[in-house]
Amino acid sequence: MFSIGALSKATGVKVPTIRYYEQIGLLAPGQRNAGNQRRYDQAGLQALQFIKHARDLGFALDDIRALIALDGTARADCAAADRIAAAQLQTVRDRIARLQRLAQELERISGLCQSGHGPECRVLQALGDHDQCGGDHACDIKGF
Amino acid sequence: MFSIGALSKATGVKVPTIRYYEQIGLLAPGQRNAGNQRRYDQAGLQALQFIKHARDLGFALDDIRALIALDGTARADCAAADRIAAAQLQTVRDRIARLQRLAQELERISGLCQSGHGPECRVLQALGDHDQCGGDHACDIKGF
DNA sequence: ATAGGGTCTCTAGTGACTAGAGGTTCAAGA
DNA sequence: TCTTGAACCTCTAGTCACTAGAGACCCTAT
Repeated sequence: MFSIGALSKATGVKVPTIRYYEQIGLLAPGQRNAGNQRRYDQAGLQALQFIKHARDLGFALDDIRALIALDGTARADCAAADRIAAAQLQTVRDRIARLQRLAQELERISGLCQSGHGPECRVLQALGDHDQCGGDHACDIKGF
Repeated sequence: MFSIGALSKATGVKVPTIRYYEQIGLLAPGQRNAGNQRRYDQAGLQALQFIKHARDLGFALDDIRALIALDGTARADCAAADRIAAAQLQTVRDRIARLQRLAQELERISGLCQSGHGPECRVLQALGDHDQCGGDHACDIKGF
């Protein structure tokens, strides 16, 4: 049996985060000792490791909730799990593409400082004027 | 003179977002008409375009605040602007690298469904077990 | 004059935590 | 056995960058 601190060390998930996961119903509330402190067993450890790994892979907590629900069902739902993973892969690929366009544009802007010595800052000018750049970098901020 | 709605259309920044920028002091509060509605001139339009473009490039609002402050100063601070831009470029590059590792791992996991037909879902297994993957994908969620 | 759309302020909600207050419990050393 | 200090408890509020909604006011066209 682990305390919450031991579980935290074992998984790399911070103590308040573990409590938060329990609070939102992602991690099942387990046993308590006589003094009302949380005590975890091997199953609790594995559950948290699953969540941690999925979070590291960028899955949203709602996705993880869905994956956990699937885990208890028949193997037919492996396809469902795969769909969630595939959707996450697509999201990550889209983000990479968007960030690559951003990096290009930032490289261009950042280069202007060395080359320009006029009275005005070209970096600031470039930032202010969207027309100066290729114009096709992402304008949807949420996608980060 | 534009109304807030016209400014919104011209820049692609939503109306509540414009008010939010004003509220947090990012966009200077401009004039009002007799009925207390906001009215913007060319300078207001340019200021918002600057913010929008910088946001699209992934700059945090605090960075943008710093850039705006620089805009009013001597040209010597072009170097400061460039430092902010360069830092942002580095951030974007780091994110790309991290996301590429994630995509690799997700590709591996997603492939397991086709190949495995055992009684248990290998996708879920792979998600639960960090040891199964290369082990070096990012474990810092914040970097997204 | 009225209808509708746009605008105003204000509060609260989002996701995924993180920080702090103020109190309780546990484990190790004297 | 006592004490000390670390770890634990609950609860509230803060983070970032918005977004949504309520309820009221204003502006323009018919």
